[in-house]
Amino acid sequence: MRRAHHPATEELSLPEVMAALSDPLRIGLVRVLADGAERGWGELWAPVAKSTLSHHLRVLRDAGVTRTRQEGTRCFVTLRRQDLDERFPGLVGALLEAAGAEDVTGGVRLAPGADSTAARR
Amino acid sequence: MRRAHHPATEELSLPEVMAALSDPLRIGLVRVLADGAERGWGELWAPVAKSTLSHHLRVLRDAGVTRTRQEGTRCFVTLRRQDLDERFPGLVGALLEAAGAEDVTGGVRLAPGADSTAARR
DNA sequence: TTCGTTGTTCGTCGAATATCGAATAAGCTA
DNA sequence: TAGCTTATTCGATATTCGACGAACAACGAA
Repeated sequence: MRRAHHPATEELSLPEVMAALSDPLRIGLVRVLADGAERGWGELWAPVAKSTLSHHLRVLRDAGVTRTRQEGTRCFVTLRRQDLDERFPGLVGALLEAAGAEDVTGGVRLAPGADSTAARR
Repeated sequence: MRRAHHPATEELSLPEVMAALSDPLRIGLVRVLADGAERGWGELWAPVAKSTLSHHLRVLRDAGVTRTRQEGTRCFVTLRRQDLDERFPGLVGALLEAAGAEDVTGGVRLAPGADSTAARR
């Protein structure tokens, strides 16, 4: 597992961020992360193969929408809300509001059984 | 030239609108239209073949971002700002602000010589 | 060291996208 | 009617994207 790349705040590209946020599944992931809590990979459930979920998380990470932290063999994902708001004020907020109104989830939800103890400890 | 389809306000899809707004050239078109003025097709210049420009305008139109009005053999394009703001409050504003700050144009600009008299008449 | 767990990466597929030039259709104009 | 202008559509390519299963790498545990 190679160390993931995270673009700096100044490197965020508007078209790239928009593209990352144009997929229902990825919008669903952002919504799940919108409360600011750090979520374990295993907590994030989507109706796709895990390689596909990994792909979508990578697209979000590469665009600078999320940050991935590794802890042993697990990783934890957060929304880079502050960075995004700094570069693109209001964009994420408007997206979340619209996605809430339309109920765009992409089938993403928090895995029922998964624990997020590491994030709380 | 077939009559173009325009989705109703209630039919606008967030992922589709986001996708339409994830291309630099299309962001540039939206910026040029952002003042609310109706622009003639010939006024919209971009560094691509006219068939490609037509394609991008179609993507925006199909997503409900712009409206095309035909007058004889010409057509005029407007931004559906009100419809978009109603469905996705703040989204277009945030996009325009961010695009302005980043100076995303996609190479789009108003054609120097082109007239927009029909729109003013 | 040998497993088991956990994400990532790879190879592949079909669908969608971006691009161009040529052909076309629709409406003016001569 | 015959041409001209204007934008769309078509056909061809090249690229990207989303999806899957399989293989892999990294780490902790037995």
